[in-house]
Amino acid sequence: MSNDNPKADISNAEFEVLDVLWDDYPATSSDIVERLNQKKPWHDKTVKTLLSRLVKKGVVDFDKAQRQYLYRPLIAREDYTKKEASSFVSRIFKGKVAPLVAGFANQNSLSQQDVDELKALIKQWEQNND
Amino acid sequence: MSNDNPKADISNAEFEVLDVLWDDYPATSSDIVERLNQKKPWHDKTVKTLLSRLVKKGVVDFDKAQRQYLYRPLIAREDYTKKEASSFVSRIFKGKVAPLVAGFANQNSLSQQDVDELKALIKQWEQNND
DNA sequence: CAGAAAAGATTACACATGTAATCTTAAAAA
DNA sequence: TTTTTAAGATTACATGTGTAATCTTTTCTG
Repeated sequence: MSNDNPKADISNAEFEVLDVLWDDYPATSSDIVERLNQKKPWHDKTVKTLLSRLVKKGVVDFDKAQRQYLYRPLIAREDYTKKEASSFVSRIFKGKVAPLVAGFANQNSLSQQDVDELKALIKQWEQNND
Repeated sequence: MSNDNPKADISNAEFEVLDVLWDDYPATSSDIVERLNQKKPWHDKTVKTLLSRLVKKGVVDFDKAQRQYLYRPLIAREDYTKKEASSFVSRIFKGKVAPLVAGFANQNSLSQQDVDELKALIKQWEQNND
């Protein structure tokens, strides 16, 4: 049973760790703890546990450098977030993305920048699908 | 400690139950089991457990009708999905909705209809924010 | 009326998750 | 070299979750 295919289901806390690892890697656990602590006051032991779980799940790996480990993600952020988004939208909005965006609009959570980006995406889409 | 404010954190399985309840309510547990079984082969006892948990969490309530209960949601689907979407997008995309949509586009998961709906949303948004 | 059936309540139980504390071991410091 | 540290490994432990089975109670059914 190799680790070729990440057997994920990354928990929320695990995702936070992965998230800062994606920001810059390879990184030691201390690096990661430090970055996380900009935002959340997580105990160093907690972060280590989460790193180990990510390793066991096959989404993070490491190389030994003396006594520390240098961690790195085995999956790309883009790939992961794309899949999560798809499955979220399937679950909650029966796969349609527009209702999700509608909720944002309705909640005044859309900025001019968001709208500009959406327009650019649409223009691009239309060029590819005329 | 009243049940005024739903103390949610609705699990995935619980959400499935709530989802079919939203489709049509009030509904008995048998109604719900039947509707769920269109899609997933859940044991009737399982569904009852999930209903009880939803009641305990304050997101579903019921009225007694003879020996059965008539369940109904205490929160609106729109409200719930809006909040879930916000928190999902915050967690995964740092709050920006466009990258989520970009992932869909990039994955060829956008239909003409989605695009039409997005365009309508944008037009609407622009009318409100000129 | 007695027994069966069915609704809901209670109990079960393994695995996941958040959140560490303790144990081991190796490297750094004195 | 002995001692202290600090990294990672192992263990812990309460609560949540998926997935029911069993218990209680109340209505039908015969």
